[in-house]
Amino acid sequence: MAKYRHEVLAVVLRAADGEQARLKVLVRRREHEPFAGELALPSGPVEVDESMEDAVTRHLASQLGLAGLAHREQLETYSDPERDPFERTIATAYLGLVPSDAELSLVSEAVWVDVTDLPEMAFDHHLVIESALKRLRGKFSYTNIAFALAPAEFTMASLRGIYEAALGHEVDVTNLLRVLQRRGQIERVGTLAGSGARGGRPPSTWKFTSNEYQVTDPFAALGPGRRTTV
Amino acid sequence: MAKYRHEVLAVVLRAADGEQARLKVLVRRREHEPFAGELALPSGPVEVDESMEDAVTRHLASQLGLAGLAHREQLETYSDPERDPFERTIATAYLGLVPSDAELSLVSEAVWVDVTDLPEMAFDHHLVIESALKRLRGKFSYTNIAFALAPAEFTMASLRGIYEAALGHEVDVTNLLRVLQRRGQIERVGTLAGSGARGGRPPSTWKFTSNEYQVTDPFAALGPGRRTTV
DNA sequence: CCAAAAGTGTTGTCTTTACACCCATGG
DNA sequence: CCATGGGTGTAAAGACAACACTTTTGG
Repeated sequence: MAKYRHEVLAVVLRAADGEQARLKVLVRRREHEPFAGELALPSGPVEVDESMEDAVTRHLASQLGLAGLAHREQLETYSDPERDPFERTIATAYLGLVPSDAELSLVSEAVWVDVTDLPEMAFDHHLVIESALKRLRGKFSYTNIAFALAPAEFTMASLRGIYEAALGHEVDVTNLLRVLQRRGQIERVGTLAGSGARGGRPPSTWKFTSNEYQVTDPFAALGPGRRTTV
Repeated sequence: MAKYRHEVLAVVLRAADGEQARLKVLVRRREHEPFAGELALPSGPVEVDESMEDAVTRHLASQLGLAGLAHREQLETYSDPERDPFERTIATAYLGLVPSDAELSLVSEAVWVDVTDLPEMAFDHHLVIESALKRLRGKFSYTNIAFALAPAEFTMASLRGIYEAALGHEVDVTNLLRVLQRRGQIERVGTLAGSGARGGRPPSTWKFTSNEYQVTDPFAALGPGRRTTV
């Protein structure tokens, strides 16, 4: 039938906390040619009787021992005939997000790489990651997608770190709080976290009101008025 | 190698002018099983040595005699194993836009169908069209994509019709003009069009400042301030 | 008491909608 | 001169960024 392979590619992201939160992407070192020994995104073929979504889940589990993405969505499909020098391969990329408090038991080949300092990568995987980051950045602005990177409960300071890591620029905590409150994305949890290392007022903890992906700020320009309830 | 087909699907849209502009999608009647005799989106296989973009262009030209899309972009890739009852097929959908003043010489099998009143369609093509419309609606709000549906020169009234057809709701001409002017999307052409059938002041004509797809109103929430030029 | 961090109040700017009003033309 | 549509002016509402100010902790 077809004379080429169709595979899925996964761009799995995670926010590693620390002084300044960093966004990490999950890659593994290739064992076989082409590009043996180089870093590449997890990938694998789609079987005749499975959807691409099932294939992504299956390959992530079998290759890296990863289960339980908080969010998964399809990205572009890459079809340049030259993208795989070994055999013609069409690849559909997926974005996967892992909460920062998830307990993972990955195989030893798995490597988390900082997205701000990507190494050389096999195939066009560099492009794929860039594209995934661009998509993620957009969604941070008008959806509640941060729930899929944030832990179940968090302080505004740590959430700020996640936003900064994902967006790639500074974010004002004050305004972040108010934007998310206005959109109904977050709510206060009663408890207080401990004070920081150098003292200071203890922060309250927050959680996302929903763990379902939602567009909370749909594009409105030229929209039918929101004032006059139709 | 693979045990299934990979094809491209095209959702080609056009604004048919008239009293009220209508958005039309290009379909054709299938000759072969499955779904012989039913309406379906133009589609076809991807060859080993061509990209999917080339395949879309090729199939549109050979099947329907269509050339010269003003805009083309990739949509989702559909991989449900059950979506083609005959043989397993993965399909990548593309959105194509045709300006309303384009001269077309389509083959007789081609049919333009109003998107607000879609007939029964083969496979999951109904879903594909819905998804394409959703994407188009979003882009009308924050990009200059209307240039690809509008004629080279137009009056604000006729552009309003295109916006209403694409967005599916009423649009205030006054505000449309100002939004597009502020974003630098349109500019006035000197000439005046003739008055309408029942008299009235003759409208001036306008054109898009660019015929390249551009994001003119990127999402800004939580963005790095636009005031302080970094 | 002071530094540090959290959280609140306030202000100014920009975008968008709604709608009143003026302008130019055909009949 | 009046109906018909084109076009401009303007006000009100909302969203956002910036930043000063208050609160609560550790040392």
